[in-house]
Amino acid sequence: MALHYDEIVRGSLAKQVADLIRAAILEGRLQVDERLPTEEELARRFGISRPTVREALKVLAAQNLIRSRRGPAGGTFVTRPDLDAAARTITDAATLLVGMGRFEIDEIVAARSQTEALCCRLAARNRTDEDLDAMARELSLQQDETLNDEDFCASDVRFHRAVVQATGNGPLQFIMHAMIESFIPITNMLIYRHHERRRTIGAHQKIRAAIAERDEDTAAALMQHHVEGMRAVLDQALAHRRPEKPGGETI
Amino acid sequence: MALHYDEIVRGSLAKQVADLIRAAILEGRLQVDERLPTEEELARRFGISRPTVREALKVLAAQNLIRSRRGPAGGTFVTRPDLDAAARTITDAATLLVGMGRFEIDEIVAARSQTEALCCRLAARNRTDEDLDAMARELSLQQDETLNDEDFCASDVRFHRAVVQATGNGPLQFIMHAMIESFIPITNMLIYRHHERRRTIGAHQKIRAAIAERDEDTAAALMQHHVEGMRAVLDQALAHRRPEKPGGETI
DNA sequence: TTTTTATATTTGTCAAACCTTTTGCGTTTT
DNA sequence: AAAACGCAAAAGGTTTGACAAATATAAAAA
Repeated sequence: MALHYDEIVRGSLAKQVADLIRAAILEGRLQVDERLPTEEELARRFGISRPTVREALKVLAAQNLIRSRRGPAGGTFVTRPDLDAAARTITDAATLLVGMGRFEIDEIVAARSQTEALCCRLAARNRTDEDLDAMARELSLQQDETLNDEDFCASDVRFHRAVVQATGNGPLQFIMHAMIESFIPITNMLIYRHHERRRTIGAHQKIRAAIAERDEDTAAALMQHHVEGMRAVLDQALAHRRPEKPGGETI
Repeated sequence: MALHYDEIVRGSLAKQVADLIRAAILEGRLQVDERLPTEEELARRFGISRPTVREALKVLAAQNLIRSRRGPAGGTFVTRPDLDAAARTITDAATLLVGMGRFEIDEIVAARSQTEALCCRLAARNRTDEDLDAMARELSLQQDETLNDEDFCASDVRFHRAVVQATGNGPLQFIMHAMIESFIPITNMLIYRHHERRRTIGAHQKIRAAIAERDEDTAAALMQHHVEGMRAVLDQALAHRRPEKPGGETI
């Protein structure tokens, strides 16, 4: 008997259908905002049942490729690729890896210090006044002594994002945002040391000043030093942290 | 009447359940390789039906958080965060954005030239002999005149990946792989100009030599020049390309 | 002891219905 | 005539119950 290896199914029906539709979207055979057939219609055309179609659509929706609305004018539509949504996707992926300890602290610090120094250079070249304002806003926020730790950390992240934003480079922003945000869980470990705030604010101020002066070298060096200064504090924080085993009720 | 805004449901049941389980995984309440209850059991506990549970699980499976197997020892398991899988996820997201023209060519070239130059510096510092061998393998492959365009392009990508690999920095590799791979569709546009091959190979050889000599500055400068050399060719290629409107049968 | 066969378990798929939300139209009211 | 109201149709969201397929484990046969 002749074996038809082509017919060997690759994964479940839902996965196959999802792959088909995804390919259609990626190759442009389905235009942005175009409406797909109804779920019932898709089920008919693919020769599968509606629940299976829905599983496939859920997969694509999870990848931000489609969105669904109810109602007569509803249906399933191809989603325009959204920068924020994509950034969130890769941030989640990176956060997961970081959270599960797939990276060493040293690696993370090195990657951040190098890439953020690079961003400082580009920011010094391409910054606008709006970018400087955005940094200044976070700085004034951080100087508020009554700010709780969580908000301070959030503002810290926004400051670093503002520097990246000032590069004016979309692809770089895309990648750096994931880099910065995925390391929040790590940096959260050190915001509880109060005296670090002053040092952080001081570093931020100097960095902003250098970017304002369009002084690439200084800005890059400051950022590198600032980020690498985290390393020692992080090591210390890690040493003190108990490897807690949460025993709360699970699913 | 007191309004309970908290009770406003956020999305479908399937989404809520997916979010719950995702949170449980991310917070470590579900350990890696731990087995979730059966779909039937989950349906019972959440008070929803099995197809709905399955939709939720499909979403998580699409995010590489869980995997499922049939059979007595089967079930749904928490997946260990996989570097490759995560890299593929963010590569797909980036490729989508690039393919849909959300970034300018100039931005892409600038981002690549800057970040890859940075990688060259780190590669010059941290490379191993194995890294050099990996680059050499691709170089000898590229020198084969009979190599078709597709394979040449693939080898080109692998060379750049090898440089990133040589940095020895996991987070950086993670991010740069997405950067490099998502621009394949773009670089594909220029591999059809045959005389570019020699220039590309020459640049690659010099970059590898500089990394071998641990000469940071030269390696970085070479890479920057190499990548920026793409810009002119890309502009030309873009001008020649017709904005095709594929009218093939769709779903 | 090895191979085969049963069997139980769990995911994968299906079918048919009902529920919920949204839209659009027609009617009523102002 | 315009605005408000209500109803019906359309589409995704959910449920129920069943069957199919895969697969590990145990039992049976060679």
